Amino acid sequence: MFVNSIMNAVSHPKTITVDENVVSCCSPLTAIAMSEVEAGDIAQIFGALSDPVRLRMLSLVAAENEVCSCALEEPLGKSQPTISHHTRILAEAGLIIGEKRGRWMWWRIVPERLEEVSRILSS
Amino acid sequence: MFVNSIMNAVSHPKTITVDENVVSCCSPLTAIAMSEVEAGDIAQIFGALSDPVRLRMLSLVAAENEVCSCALEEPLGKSQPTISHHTRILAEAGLIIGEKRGRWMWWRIVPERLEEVSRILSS
DNA sequence: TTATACTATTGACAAACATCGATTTGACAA
DNA sequence: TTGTCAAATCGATGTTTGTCAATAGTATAA
Repeated sequence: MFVNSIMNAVSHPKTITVDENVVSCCSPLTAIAMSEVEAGDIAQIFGALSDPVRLRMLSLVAAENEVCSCALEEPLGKSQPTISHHTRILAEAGLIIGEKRGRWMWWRIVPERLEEVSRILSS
Repeated sequence: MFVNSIMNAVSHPKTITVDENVVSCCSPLTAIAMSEVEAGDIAQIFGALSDPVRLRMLSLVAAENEVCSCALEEPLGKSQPTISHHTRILAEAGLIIGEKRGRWMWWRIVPERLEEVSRILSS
């Protein structure tokens, strides 16, 4: 550690190179340097999780087995178009899945997807 | 399940109420309905993870023990102010921690924080 | 002290995003 | 068919965000 800091003070830190030829989503962060495409894919998922309304929405859906879109407007305090917008983003990230029954849209959590995302952060 | 869908077709789905008096960060998603403040806190962390450049940055730091700010510009292909901007956001989210030694700024992963975030998604 | 080198901050700008009112689509009910 | 209701889409708007050039700050070297 101290040796390290001495070395750092002497020679200029080396640049790290990155292999762009890496496939697949969701390998652990620390495994290898992340490719640009993989980073983009994962960023989209975290982007879906980066809004307070969507997090509470996810929490509400997770608390029940299924939740109707119409049951989300009041607790979240948002308009119907806004709810529709957020459910869409969560669904596109694969975090929830929807099923239309009659006039109502029912949403469920996709647990495997949550686990998959969770594993990205756990080395 | 089928009974459920019948019920859904008959009576209008009930609204879910939320307890706002919940403290602390990072309890699992499914535990209880998430408060607005908690959602805001967690959203900030996921927001830090929602950018491809920051994810690759995190990956680069995680791959080494310590990485100098100056060693990030080239592999990420971003300007020095942009690198500084992103390291700041990751640091404010508690995901990395920096130490200035001489003229150089050295960054390390905060593994406990990553685990903490990981646990939010794993029921 | 003066010069040099790495990092942080500022200011500006374009792109992305959250939000809502208005409208359209799709499904049941009369 | 016509009316009604829930969800999706559209259009507009204000805000947030990623980016960089220019500048300021700070630590070493001469």
